[in-house]
Amino acid sequence: MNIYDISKITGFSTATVSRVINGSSNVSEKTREKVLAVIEEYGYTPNVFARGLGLNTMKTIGIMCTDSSDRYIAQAVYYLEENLREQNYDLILCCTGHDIHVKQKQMKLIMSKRVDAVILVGSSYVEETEEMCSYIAEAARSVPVMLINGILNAPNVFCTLCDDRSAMHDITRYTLSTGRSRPVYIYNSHSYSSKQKLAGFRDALDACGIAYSDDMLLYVPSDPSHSLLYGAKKALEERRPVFDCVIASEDLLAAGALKYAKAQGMRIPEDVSITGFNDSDICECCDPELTSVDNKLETLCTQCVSSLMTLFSDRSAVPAQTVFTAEIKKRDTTF
Amino acid sequence: MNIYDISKITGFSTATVSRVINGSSNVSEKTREKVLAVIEEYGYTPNVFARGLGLNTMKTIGIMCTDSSDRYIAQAVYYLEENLREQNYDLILCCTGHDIHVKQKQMKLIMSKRVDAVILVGSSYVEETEEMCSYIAEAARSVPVMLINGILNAPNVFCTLCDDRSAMHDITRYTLSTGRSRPVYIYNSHSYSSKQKLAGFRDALDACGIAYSDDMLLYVPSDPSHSLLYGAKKALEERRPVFDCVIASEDLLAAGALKYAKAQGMRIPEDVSITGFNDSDICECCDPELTSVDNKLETLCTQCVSSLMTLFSDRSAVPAQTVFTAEIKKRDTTF
DNA sequence: TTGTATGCGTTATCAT
DNA sequence: ATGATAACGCATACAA
Repeated sequence: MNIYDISKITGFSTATVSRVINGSSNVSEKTREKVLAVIEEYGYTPNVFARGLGLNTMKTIGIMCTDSSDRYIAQAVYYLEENLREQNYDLILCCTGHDIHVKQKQMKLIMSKRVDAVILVGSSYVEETEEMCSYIAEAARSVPVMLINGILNAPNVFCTLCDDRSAMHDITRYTLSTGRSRPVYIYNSHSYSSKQKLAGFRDALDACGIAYSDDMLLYVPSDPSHSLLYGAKKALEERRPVFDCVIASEDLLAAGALKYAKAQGMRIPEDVSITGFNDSDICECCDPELTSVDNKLETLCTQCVSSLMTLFSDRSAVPAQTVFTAEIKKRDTTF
Repeated sequence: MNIYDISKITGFSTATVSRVINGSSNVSEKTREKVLAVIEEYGYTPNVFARGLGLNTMKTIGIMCTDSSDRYIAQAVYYLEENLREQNYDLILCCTGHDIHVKQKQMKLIMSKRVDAVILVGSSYVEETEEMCSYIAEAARSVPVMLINGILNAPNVFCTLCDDRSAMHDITRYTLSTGRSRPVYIYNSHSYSSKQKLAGFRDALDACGIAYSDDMLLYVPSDPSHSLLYGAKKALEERRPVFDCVIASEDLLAAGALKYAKAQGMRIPEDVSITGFNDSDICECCDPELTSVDNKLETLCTQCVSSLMTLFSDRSAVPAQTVFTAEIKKRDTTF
């Protein structure tokens, strides 16, 4: 069943049928009804390939992320899907992991699908050097590239993010303000966002007049054979740092620290306070419940799609960067 | 840049260029190299629409789920993406929620994209009546439909699942075998899988000679304004049932029950044992860590894609149902 | 081994 | 308001 069939059955030309399908105004009401009735009756659906071929678009957005099963990313994908579908866009999903070569390859692949735009979720697409990001800038020459949670300066690349640096500054400072002086900062990534957070941590130290020392930093290498939570716990067990508060760059790490602290017989938050980041549902599972940072992911995603739609309709009005402010969610691991 | 350009530049016909692109054997090595070199040099990529138009396929699979941010589903999507991409298939993601009308509408939409198959993630696509599932059977007339974690009897629908009923039977029976006699079964869904689990719970009761009573059941209505964990806790606070063990149909519910039990001053597992379901990373966050059921999601997804590939290449050899067995993961909320 | 010609199903342009 | 027809870019049957 194609447009020719409908044309034959209704007695109108394919042009008219096409006009009806696409809601063109230059069709008489009578004709429209007749054609619509036949389309309905025969359950005809336009062939998207043929349409795509002519229009060179298929109303599809490519979403790239490192790992869609990650809590934060899964949430982002969900919000993006919701917003895009509302605008009648489909999304094709592509998980790349952290390897730059895979990222490049997948970007090429996704571009070859003639997507109308690419959304990069997570700051791990902001690499060490500008050159490593050149494949993104390259893609941006064909279609808009939206970056969620990172900054990349290139034409046609638009960033929507939360100010992680000041968020981490705020929560660290808040913790230190409750009489703490020996922080441990625990983290597991070197992405753009992670660096921002670390910078925020150091900002807070400076602001509170506490001398920074490398000993304060605890890096948790990722290991596919066990969870991040376990990794954090293990790292603490091995290093056994002295601390009266733990600032984590991610909730699961904080949960691991909490587990360690409790095993050591420390009282929380009396002996040690602990903070997470992302305000995921992990926070509620912990005992005591975890203080964390809500980095407004839903807002980010909604804004990102909204910017994209603006971009499609009206090239002018979209800022290269849109930055939101996070919010501290106080629970029971801090005073 | 299209195939005609490459044809002109190389001096070969479009047919030959096409043959090179598609790896046809009937091309001389010399020609192949020459064409490949030009393709590389000019960065030519075949137009997928034109290709799709001719072949009527775009190597794309539609994935439907109720909510891709749900931990279990997000995990499934990740595994599916991984396996599909390995086979050079793209996936377009579509979240439907639980409303049957939305499901139908989205299915229509996804079918209109001419996907090569549809994968339904989660048993919420198995509705009360057969008639409500007719839109799925209808879709299956055009392309294979794979169902993960549910059973639907229809031509061209293939189910891959875990035996939730006996899994729930096993873990309940295990709990009861440690001297418990007053269980509370806590659940939050009426999906196919949920019903199976409930049946398994009752099987275990029968097997242990414990009389079933409706009081044992605690339903937690879903409420977007708060988490499932909180919902479970609240439901227990309101009903205040007497129990010495809690069997939950999902980890978050168990986490809520745990929170409630601890707040009541109950010792775990001495006074009350608690079990979850899904073996998510929530289990490790809890204190004490949650005993749960590993329902082999990765295996399910891998098998599902593998079946699909078999289906594409060789219609014969795929069973309508493929059932795996779950595994109890003992942790610290049970003896 | 290579080339020619045609179909795939739309949309858009230009007539009428 | 409607119709005829040319793109769109590829794969492939058939010819050479």
